[in-house]
Amino acid sequence: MRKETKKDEIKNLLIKKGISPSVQRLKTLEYLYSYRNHPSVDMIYDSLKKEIPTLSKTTIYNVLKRFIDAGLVKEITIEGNEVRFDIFIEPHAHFKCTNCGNIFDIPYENVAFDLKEINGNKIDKTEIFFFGTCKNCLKEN
Amino acid sequence: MRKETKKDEIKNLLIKKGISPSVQRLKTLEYLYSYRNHPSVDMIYDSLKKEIPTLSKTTIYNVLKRFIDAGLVKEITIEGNEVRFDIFIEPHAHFKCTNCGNIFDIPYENVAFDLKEINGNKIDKTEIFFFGTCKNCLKEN
DNA sequence: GTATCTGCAAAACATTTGCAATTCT
DNA sequence: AGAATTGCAAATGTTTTGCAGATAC
Repeated sequence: MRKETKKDEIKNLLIKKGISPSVQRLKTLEYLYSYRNHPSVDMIYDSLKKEIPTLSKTTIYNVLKRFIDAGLVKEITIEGNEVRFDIFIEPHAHFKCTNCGNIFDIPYENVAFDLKEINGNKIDKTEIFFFGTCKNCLKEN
Repeated sequence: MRKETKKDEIKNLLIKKGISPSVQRLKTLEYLYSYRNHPSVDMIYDSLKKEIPTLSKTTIYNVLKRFIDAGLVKEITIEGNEVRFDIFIEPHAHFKCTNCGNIFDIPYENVAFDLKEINGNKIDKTEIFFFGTCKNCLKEN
């Protein structure tokens, strides 16, 4: 039995979730897993368009919506009108560098934050966004 | 010397910031101070339109942009495409009730959260959003 | 009377919807 | 064939831009 490749893993993940693994879906999920860059619809579209010239932006919207419904992907809104997408792993915070624009994951352990209730309000979900200058950009000055 | 009314206060605040107090600007700032409801552009527009029938949505956009530049107002993006506006007071977190849709302020003291640095990245600003069921909605069940 | 400010109309984007063509089984 | 999927074109919704007329100092 041969070793399971990353591509196989992703394909099996889709099948396990009951989503048939079309090329568009496979490539979108591969993109999310390999870049881990919290992309916008356009970022995914521009990248995959090179491999799939007939690709439509509508399809990216369709695929992402399907992934969100299946719990594979999470929609995040960090700033303004740009909706971004994130593969679903354990909950984490985000750091956006205002200099280079990159968005980094910050494990929750590092922010010591796990409230279930505040001021009498029941908390289901917490989103934490940090804005500032990232390690790399600090180095360059 | 007569007592300064809330309207005067708001007018003087604008003047102090070097913003001439047009009716549209005064009413917009009054709206933000009296409702404290983190409104969208449309919410402000619909409300002020009643008092100022000639009002244009463009003007609300202009006014808010001016306020943001002057540091009077902060733009927040909680979910999806809805950009919301908040008068600038001391930093605080937000709680959005997924049942009634209301957004509440949560003082930072209550979340014990004031990081200046994380994982080597310099933090300038932190945004915290809680989602869940608010006190009032919990009571009704 | 010159600067600023307002608001209309059009443009620019992002996202959604309806539907016909394509693909998969 | 029948069901699901893709992708085009048009619709919708939000924000921005250009500009002419109104207003303020």
